[in-house]
Amino acid sequence: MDQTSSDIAAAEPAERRRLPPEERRRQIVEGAVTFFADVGLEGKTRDLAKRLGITQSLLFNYFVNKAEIIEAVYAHVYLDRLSEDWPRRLTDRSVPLRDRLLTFYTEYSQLIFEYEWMRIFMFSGLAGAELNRRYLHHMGTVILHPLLEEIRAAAPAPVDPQMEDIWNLHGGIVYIGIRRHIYQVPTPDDPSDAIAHAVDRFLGSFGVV
Amino acid sequence: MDQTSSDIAAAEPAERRRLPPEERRRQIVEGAVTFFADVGLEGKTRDLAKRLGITQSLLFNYFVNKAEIIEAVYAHVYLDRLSEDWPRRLTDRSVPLRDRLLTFYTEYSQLIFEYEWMRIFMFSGLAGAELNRRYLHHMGTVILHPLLEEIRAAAPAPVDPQMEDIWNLHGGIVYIGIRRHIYQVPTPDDPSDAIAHAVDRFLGSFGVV
DNA sequence: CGATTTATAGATCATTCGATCAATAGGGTT
DNA sequence: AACCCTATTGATCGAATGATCTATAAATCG
Repeated sequence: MDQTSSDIAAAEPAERRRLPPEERRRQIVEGAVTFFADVGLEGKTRDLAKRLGITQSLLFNYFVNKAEIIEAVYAHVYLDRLSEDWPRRLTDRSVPLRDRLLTFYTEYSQLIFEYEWMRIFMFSGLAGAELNRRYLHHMGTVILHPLLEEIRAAAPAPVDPQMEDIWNLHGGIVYIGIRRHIYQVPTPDDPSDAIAHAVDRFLGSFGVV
Repeated sequence: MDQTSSDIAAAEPAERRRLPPEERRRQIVEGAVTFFADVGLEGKTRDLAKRLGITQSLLFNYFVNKAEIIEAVYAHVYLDRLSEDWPRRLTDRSVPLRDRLLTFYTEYSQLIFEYEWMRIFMFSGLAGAELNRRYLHHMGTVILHPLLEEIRAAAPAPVDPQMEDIWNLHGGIVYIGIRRHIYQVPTPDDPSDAIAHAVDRFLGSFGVV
């Protein structure tokens, strides 16, 4: 048996703080994002609650079950992360192709090099989530395919890049984030140089200056 | 959330067959490899047993606990998968560099494009296993760094490739396997062409024919 | 064939997990 | 201050999980 109420020095007095439901919900979702990014989607609701400093039962006052918490995590992580006007900016031929590519991957890398995004994307992918297929399909049709056409338009006659070549460029860059956040091995603090070199090699091999 | 389709091969009268311990253990390990590759390292021992057509208790007659089963899975998946003489073959300058690279990635891709290997590597990486860091460190020092020196030796003066460039080549190729086995999106049935193109672009950009 | 060995199954235990529900208390209103 | 609403807690339930232990039966040997 524990000793009861003998001391005030109990680490956490567990002060009960009453928050507006809106704010509490937001706090839970944000906490859940980093929690599930850390431990995986099979993380336990009790551990999540402890990390948030609330009781486990309170979670089910805001979400009917654990699956709904994870849905909220997905929504928070994925929603509005792909800028709507990337297709336009990538095909704006008043800007040099190299510049378009560099600005795209500079901005996009801020997304994929984010700890929470990368890990939750990988966890959900391994879980077989349809989400990932939809995301990659969107990526292919809305961003990478237009990019392919831009490169074809800029490349001299003989060479003819394919989608798989674009995926190769893309994968080489994404892999930096995988090494950093999944395997947790050292990577350059600032991947800008690596990205620029990859883009330049890619364009150069297709004869695009 | 839960993966369904745990077993389709049910309807077995569960005939009790007595196997030599050696053989039973091997059967369990091989079954555990595909099982954990499918559902992740948090897969339940009862589901594993059901897939194997044995009782759950029998598992603990061969392994003291679940962690030891996963250890055996790691050993089975990782052991002796990196050929010992790759460093030698990659630095054998009597063979054109392009040929060395192509044969290496052709053979290496048979490893990383294997369903079980790729998924268990990703699961264990997400779980923070030291294994993955050791593997990648080994990859870097024993294979990719020598490769960097070969390219430096073959490249004309001004260009000077860095390790991060080699990782970029490597990641672009590995990413095919990630798309196929983790995200489960369509990839070329035979990645040889994509690999050859990636290698040729890479070498070409460093002025190596 | 009968006896012995031991691989295997079945029952079960102690925790842990997601989820429920009644009791409690924070904080705004009057 | 007294009151009310409801956000929050604490206790608890039933199912699931890793692991243990004993009974059973398949193969081997004399």
